[in-house]
Amino acid sequence: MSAQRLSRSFYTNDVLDIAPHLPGKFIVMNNGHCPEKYIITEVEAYRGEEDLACHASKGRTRRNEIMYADGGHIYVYLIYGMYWMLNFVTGKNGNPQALLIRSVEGYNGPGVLSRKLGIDGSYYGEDLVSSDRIWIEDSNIKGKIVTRPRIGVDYAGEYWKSKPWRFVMNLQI
DNA sequence: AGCAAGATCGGT
DNA sequence: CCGATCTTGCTG
Repeated sequence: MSAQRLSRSFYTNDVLDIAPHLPGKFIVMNNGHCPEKYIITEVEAYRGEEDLACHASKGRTRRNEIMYADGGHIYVYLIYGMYWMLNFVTGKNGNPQALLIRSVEGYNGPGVLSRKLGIDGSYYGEDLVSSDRIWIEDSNIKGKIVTRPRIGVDYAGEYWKSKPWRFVMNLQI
């Protein structure tokens, strides 16, 4: 049985239902030769306009427009003028949610992993369901998921800052 | 048009 | 702790 690319129905669920299932799966980068697979180990959920840590908290803008699309699209943005943040849009059309991919095995930190994988602004809006250069595959990797507060969201206030919406997998190898 | 802040990171 | 580096969104 071969590896299975995740389909639309996986991504259109609520971000908090998907988040614990994404660590352990593969990000597949197809460079045109031999596709490279990276195990996702840490993600962070951003959920709707009410979530003051979410980029959609101030409504639709040019930057966050893709968050309002159906789940399965990619949302990337540049932070501090240097680092591309890779996010997977989740939920149904009109419901702005996304999962920040915080680390993959071997590369800790969202800025570092994007640089290593070659993620940049050209991936904005890319569809993980149909793209020929990036997609997600299921795996049999097992691990224990622990939740923690999100990082770097002090600006959102104590209530949203304290939500345990960071999901970390400790790989059992 | 100008400005402050930012879902970060690596070096002191 | 601090600087790098530039886009974004808010103010006027």
